[in-house]
Amino acid sequence: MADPTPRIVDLSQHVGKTITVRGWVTHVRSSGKVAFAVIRDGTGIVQAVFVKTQLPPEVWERFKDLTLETSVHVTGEVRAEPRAPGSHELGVTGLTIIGPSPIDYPIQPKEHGIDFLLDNRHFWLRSNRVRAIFSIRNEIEQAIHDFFYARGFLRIDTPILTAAIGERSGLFSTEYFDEGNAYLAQTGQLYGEAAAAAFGSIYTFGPTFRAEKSKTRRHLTEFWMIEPEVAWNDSADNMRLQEDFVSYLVERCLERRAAELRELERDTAPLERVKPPFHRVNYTEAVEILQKRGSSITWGDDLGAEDEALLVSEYDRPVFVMNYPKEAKAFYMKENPEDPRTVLCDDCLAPEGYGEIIGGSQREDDYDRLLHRINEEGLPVDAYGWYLDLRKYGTFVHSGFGLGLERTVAWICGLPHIREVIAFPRMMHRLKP
RNA sequence: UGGGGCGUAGGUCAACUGGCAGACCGCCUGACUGUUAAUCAGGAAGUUGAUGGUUCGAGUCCAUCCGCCCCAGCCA
Repeated sequence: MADPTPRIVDLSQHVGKTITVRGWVTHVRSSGKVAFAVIRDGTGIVQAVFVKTQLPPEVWERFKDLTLETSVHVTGEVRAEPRAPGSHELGVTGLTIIGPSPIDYPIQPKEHGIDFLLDNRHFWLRSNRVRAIFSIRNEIEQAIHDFFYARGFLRIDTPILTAAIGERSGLFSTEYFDEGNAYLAQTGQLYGEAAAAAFGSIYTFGPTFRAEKSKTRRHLTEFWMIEPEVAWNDSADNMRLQEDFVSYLVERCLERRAAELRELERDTAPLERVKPPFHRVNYTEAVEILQKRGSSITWGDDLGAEDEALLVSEYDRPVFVMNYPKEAKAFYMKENPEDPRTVLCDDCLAPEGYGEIIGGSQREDDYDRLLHRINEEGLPVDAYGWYLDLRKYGTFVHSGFGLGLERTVAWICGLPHIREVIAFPRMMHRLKP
């Protein structure tokens, strides 16, 4: 016997053989002298069949100790069985209880409220639905690495502990020896720019932190962001990279995670339309469109959630909103030579109301203009000395963007809230488990 | 941080203008040789989020506090 303990997903290769499955009990049903236990091992489920007349009495007796989530080794003959969940079953000949599970295991195959499920997230992870979500998240993460690797990008890991630098909004801080406060990174971008000057094309993939008191379906205080930065790319090149990138991630899930998308009851028709080119609309045009459709937005305002949904509903695939007013965006974005009130940037809005999944821009590469913008924003110039130096010693046109991993996964999975696509979500009111 | 909503058994929820604390699921006991969220019979299970008030009487009305959900803002 080459593999006496195969994974459940591989059982079709072991039909007729006696093997041992190692896993957890997800369901028990008894019918007098025949009893059924469904076993999960993380790769699939299999039904174990206990027949009283064909078992030693002590094995039969042990069946009634199988509570929900008991961990077991079950030995038996593999049979193809269309009636069984998982389409295979095990004619049990042996049972070893590895870890008993008290009867008060909290999660039932029934409906629960979100607060209860999040309190029990360490158990909730064991459900089918969660497994499907994380298979898709994993596919997307792998696709991200494959996409950039194939294009010769270097992955670099930027610091999580930083001096105050980056975005304006809320920072988590902690004491840092004699250096005063350290802050959890909100972005790796500025470091990515330094790396782009060294390596050409780079991307970062790491956790980022925002101490904003936002309580919406689209915000976490800790989330994962992918930030490419490319030397010699202007804003137009940047958007072409974004649409190729996003389209590739969607395509990979459609190709390789169809079963999981089905498990989540995701309508894949809108995903199949996600192909380059994405629609492009200038901020100024967007404001005019929105005003015609009844929005109260005026030039200079950022787009609200309602405005985004209204705008995206016009199109059948993601939309780039380009060149926002300077005041609405970060200091490092390059002024638009065609309209100096605006900067060369883009937000990529996902369809179906999922909103902004990418924010990107061409960076200001002129030393004096960048210094002027830092002062205008009232930022501490000395903290940005090294960043300014990138413009002083061999400045270069460059662009990049940040893709929010959880927003992207939630969109592709078709889930209403991003808290479901990260294993242990961190939100304003949740630090445990 | 604003606006709205909610808090009752382990879970999901009922309980009319204030009048005996309920159902289903789960759990326990028993029956059943092919169950699919098995079925059938029986049983245990409650400081109604907390404190105070009004009342003959409060899950229900009032005040304060605590917790959560949704929407908005900020953003990815």
